[in-house]
Amino acid sequence: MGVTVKDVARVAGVSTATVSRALRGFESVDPAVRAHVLDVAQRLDYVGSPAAAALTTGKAGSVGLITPFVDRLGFQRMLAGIESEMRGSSMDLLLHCTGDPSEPHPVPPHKRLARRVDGFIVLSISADSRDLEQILRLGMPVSMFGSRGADTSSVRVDDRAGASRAIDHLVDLGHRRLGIIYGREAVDAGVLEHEMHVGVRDAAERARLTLDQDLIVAGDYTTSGGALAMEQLLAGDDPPTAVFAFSDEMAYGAMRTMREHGLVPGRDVDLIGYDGHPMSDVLDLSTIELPFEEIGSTLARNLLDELQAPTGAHRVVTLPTRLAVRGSTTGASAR
Amino acid sequence: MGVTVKDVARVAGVSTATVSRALRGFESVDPAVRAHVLDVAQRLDYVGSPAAAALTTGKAGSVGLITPFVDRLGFQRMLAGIESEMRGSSMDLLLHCTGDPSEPHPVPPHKRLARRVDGFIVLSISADSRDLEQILRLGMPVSMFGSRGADTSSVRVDDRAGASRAIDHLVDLGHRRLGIIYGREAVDAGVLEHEMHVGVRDAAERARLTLDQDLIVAGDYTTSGGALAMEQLLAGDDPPTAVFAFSDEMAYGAMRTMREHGLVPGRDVDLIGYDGHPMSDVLDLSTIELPFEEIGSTLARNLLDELQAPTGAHRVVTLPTRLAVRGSTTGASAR
DNA sequence: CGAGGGCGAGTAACCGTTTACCCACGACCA
DNA sequence: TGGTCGTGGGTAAACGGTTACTCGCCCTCG
Repeated sequence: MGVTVKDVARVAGVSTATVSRALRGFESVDPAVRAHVLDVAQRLDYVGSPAAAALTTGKAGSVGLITPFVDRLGFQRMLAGIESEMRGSSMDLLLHCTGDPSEPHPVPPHKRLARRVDGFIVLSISADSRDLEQILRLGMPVSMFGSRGADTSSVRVDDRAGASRAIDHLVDLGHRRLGIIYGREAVDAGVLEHEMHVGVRDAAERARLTLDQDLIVAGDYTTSGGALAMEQLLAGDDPPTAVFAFSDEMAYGAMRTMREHGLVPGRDVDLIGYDGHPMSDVLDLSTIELPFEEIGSTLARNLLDELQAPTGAHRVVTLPTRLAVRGSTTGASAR
Repeated sequence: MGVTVKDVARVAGVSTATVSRALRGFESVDPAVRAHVLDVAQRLDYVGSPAAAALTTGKAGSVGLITPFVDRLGFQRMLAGIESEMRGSSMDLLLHCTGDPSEPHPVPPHKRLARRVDGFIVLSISADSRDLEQILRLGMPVSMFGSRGADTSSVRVDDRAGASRAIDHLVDLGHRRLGIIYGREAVDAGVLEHEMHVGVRDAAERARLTLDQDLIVAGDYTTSGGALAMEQLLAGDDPPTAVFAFSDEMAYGAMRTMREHGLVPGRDVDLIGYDGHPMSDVLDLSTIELPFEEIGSTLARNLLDELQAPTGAHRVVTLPTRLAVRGSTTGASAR
């Protein structure tokens, strides 16, 4: 149903081999012939069949993006970064969401997906995930977010420093009684979250501060979880004067709880989040900003580079965070 | 580098034709033989080559998602809906972002993309876009968000009713002086936005209300645009007592401006948005909720159905909106 | 008991590109 | 002037499945 190399070859009066060579810009083709072929191809509105090309070359011409979630705020920003980087290349992007790892598929989807792509970008799957093992076992180039060591190229954020930064900020404002809303129980937590706990502890130690274990609660990375966590923090006898939430979304939930209690962030309780979503500016929430777009573009770049010129080397890039001070941390509530 | 039908055929002691038939579940294969072939395929860890299959059948086995933006809040929710619907099918999802239509690509990307997919899901591209024309001209199944008439299957939201609903709500609260923050100048606007203007006008007429043209300003669908728009509204001699923003994101920006002016939504000025993002709950913003996930899943379902059993029919689905009343519309500011 | 029919399975052509291999031709050197 | 080398370009064999066509066999019906 389409025009093929054969058609172009016939019209241009050359062989299909020459058409192919001309189209792919080989230097072994006479410039005049190449120009002619290009012209004919253009006139015939020829578009190559990726399937056929993939079949012969073994290169699929696309990369797979694997992510456990699609509805988290950071995702779309990483995706935007990935997208902008991929636009230049001629690669296509295949999206696959692992989602709930409940029902085991008859054929693990990665096997199927692997035949369609040349490499993977993997977004923060917890380190112990079986999914990740399977993907790595495929032996294809992988660019992942969140380091697992050096067994693959990865982009990570200096979460330890970022978390420390948040605590430092609160301490600088005079707070001594801090609440922490973290994401998940350590048992399912990936490396990333662990780093944040370490960063918090380090900063607390430096400030000669002991954290009250009752003020360290889980928020499940959701707004509702954050709301519940804040509820818990406020319910105690001696509530914190400042709270650090491990994600902006949890901080948003915490803000809702505060509002319901008639409390104003920055006046009654200081609150700082982690992620730096655009919304935090609107909500006047102080936060540690993560360079999501840059994470995405770096992930894509690493993979594309490796695909273009395979070296087998594993690049590990660590990107910095930035403290954004807004109205939710004023120190007014520090005793 | 992989195990092919030939290998399976050899090991199973049958021909490749039989392997293919068994794997695809044809009934013309003896059940015992089929079971045996399946077993061998499983044992050899056989995974078919999508490229080869695509080449012979002409079916790519994937659908393309085309969207002009990837960083708008509604996108990820539609994507989540699409994703969940696609998970059941064996189709893969190819993401393509048209982005800024500035630099014309040598080969329009859709031509290339079209050879990789069996159909398209197109997200709200403005109706006059050349991109859309090109996609339709391809003659492939298309499922689009935002109707353009009945020349393709589409899912739309009853934006006219939704916008009316917002105005009705404000009027019910006693407001007579309304501000409107719309998205873009009519010239680039798609059908969707036009519907909203009609809905606003209808509701105003029903309420025997004349809208002050000075209180109708553009916000470019961004928070910063919304902030600027609100600035403009507040700068006038006789500012509105209530404002309807055509998107939640613009409403968020408006809230920021209000905060900077020491104004509280729901007390000093009522504010209602449009979209129903989860964040609006946190911000206590009244809004018209759109069923984004359902939009996404319906888009996907329509396309998948058409691909599975081509009818050529164009389904047009209109989904309803829902008013969510929160603290930002109390009527307190209505004179 | 022979012919016809149906069913299961094999043969091989084909999908559209790519590329290893080979060839023809002109130039250059001896 | 003949041999050699280099270069542009054609031939054809893959790549891995799918499927139209064909065939043999057994069952059944006349």
